[in-house]
Amino acid sequence: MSAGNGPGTADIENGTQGISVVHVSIPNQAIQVQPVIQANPTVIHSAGNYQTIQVVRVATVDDDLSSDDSDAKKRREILARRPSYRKILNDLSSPVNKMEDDSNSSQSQDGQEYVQSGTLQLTAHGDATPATQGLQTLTMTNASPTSASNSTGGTTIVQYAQGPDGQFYIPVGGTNVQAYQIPGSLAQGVVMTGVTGSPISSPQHMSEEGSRKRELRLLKNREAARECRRKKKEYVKCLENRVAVLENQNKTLIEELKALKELYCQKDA
DNA sequence: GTTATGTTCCGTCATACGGT
DNA sequence: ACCGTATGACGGAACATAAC
Repeated sequence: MSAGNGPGTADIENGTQGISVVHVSIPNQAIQVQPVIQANPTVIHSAGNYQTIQVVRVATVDDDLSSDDSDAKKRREILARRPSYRKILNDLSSPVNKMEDDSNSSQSQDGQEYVQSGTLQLTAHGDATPATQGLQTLTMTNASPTSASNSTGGTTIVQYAQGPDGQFYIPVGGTNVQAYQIPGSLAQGVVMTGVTGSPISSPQHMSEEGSRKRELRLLKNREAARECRRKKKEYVKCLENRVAVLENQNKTLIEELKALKELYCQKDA
């Protein structure tokens, strides 16, 4: 079974114990990446099959091992002010800074396409069953096994069920099911209710709510970190490609200049 | 085979940033 | 102002390689 919705598609497989597996795929889209001048000194080198980037921090007079805490804080403050990749890409995609050569296309020189992250839109599939029945599973590929989520070999599985009221229900423990209202995307504006839909108010439930929220936050942050690293890798690759292109251009221009000089000298003589 | 060292990947935390 | 997202920093685990 498969269903398309907007830019992505979703496939649902029947799993065991009434659990369905939803495979969500997002189409590759062009992403423009353009060179920037790094604010921090960067060393790029190759080690075997790996390309490594090391950000080198230059020691300053202020550096003092005896005041680790304040220094760490200072360092963090300085480093935190580095522009984000998103900001860099936004700035660079403006017409003024648009570069003309091919290295900016959606395909890098090694033929790899960039994948732009987008908003996942989930649609309700099948019949609208009560929350306590028909658990479904959202499978996130490229995920690694963690304690926070039910994962198997590069796949994170989030079990949920959608009730007729549009709320997503995530099972707690064995039989208990709590409701998350997830408007638009997977987990924005989490509203928790009990199985009956009545608000949770007891201290125990409050702590459960807290830990549940934390789990959700960690899960999302985990995914965000993964995505961020992927983007960073692509960004670095793009910079390396750009370096190669510019080096070639430089070489060509030097040779051209040389030839013109020789021509000029011959004419002069 | 064991130990030391280096590299990569991942999860988590803190916080800047951007949207509403 | 508040909230969600993106990202740098940090520490740990796993693996690779070199030196002994």
